[in-house]
Amino acid sequence: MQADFSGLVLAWFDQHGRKNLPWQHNKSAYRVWVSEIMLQQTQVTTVIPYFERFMARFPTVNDLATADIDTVLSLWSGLGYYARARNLHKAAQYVVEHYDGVFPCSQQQLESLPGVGRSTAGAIASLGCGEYAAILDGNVKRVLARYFLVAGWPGRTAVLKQLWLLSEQVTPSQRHADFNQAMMDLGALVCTRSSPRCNDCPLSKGCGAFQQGTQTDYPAKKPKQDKPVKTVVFAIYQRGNQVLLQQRPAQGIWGGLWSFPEFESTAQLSDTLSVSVSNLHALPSFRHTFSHFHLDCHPVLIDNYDETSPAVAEPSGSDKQRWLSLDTSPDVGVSAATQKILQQLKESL
DNA sequence: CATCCGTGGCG
DNA sequence: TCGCCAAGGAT
Repeated sequence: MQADFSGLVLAWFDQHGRKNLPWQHNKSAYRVWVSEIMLQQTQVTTVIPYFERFMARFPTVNDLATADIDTVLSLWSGLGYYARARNLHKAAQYVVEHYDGVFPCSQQQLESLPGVGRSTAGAIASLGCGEYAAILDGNVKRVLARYFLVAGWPGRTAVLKQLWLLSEQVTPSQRHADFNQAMMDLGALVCTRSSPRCNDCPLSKGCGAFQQGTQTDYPAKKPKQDKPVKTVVFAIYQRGNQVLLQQRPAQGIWGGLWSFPEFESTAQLSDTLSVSVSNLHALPSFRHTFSHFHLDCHPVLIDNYDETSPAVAEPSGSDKQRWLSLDTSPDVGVSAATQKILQQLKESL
């Protein structure tokens, strides 16, 4: 039964699996690790250019460990979930310190690294090190839930536990790395969330959901929660071709990135500047949506700001500030929203 | 166990 | 235009 499952998957992989992704060349535990972190909740096509730039800048774990965190975040800018980059940097320093720069390969050592959970550890161990390990990412969850008719939302512990058990049972002792890659490829290319291509699937014959015609019911959807809407005014202090940025706290949204000083409203901003609201130069507003809330952003340009005029902002004490030139790309981390505004400014000035 | 943490693409 | 969510992990 299990041998049949993995045999069909491996045969499909030999013909249709992905074998030329960037992290599949010059394979090493380090490269696979970086790719796996980038691929968390992020699609392959999005990751590829980031991976190439990252590896060109940090060819070895030692290069990453000795780099400045601002540099690391600058190469992560736009990719999202910035804790991944901060954890990557910390883990690199840990590997250099405790493993003499040799990336570890045991599941347990991998899982103890910040940002590496059970599935990512399994992927690195298997794909990067040749160590036997099972994985359970979103693709594998979808394939298994459909094939074995696993009901319930995988966010629930009992469902997750059941899926892990199935993954372990289905993973063959031989060619486990190819099998794991195959399961992810199958989930990404064939057993897709909506309109799966069951005619091209090697598992369709034994697939419970296919037999029932209920493919899209598995895995069960996360119970929906409506996203609150927040509002922010970005104060864009401009001086020549420079704008003022300040570093955000390490914790919370956009942690460690550099962003514009924030105000709750244009009224609060005009109070701070001691000018009337009508003198503020509003730029186009836009909505930025996060995983758990909407943020309506209202950028306001303060042209030719003079440092001798009233207080720049209020920030909470330790926040660092710096003037950023619009002519060069930032050498610090900036969010997609900040990047969008910077791009607008560059075009209008 | 629920919430927090980004972004871009797609139907 | 808008909801949904993709190679998850930390708290």
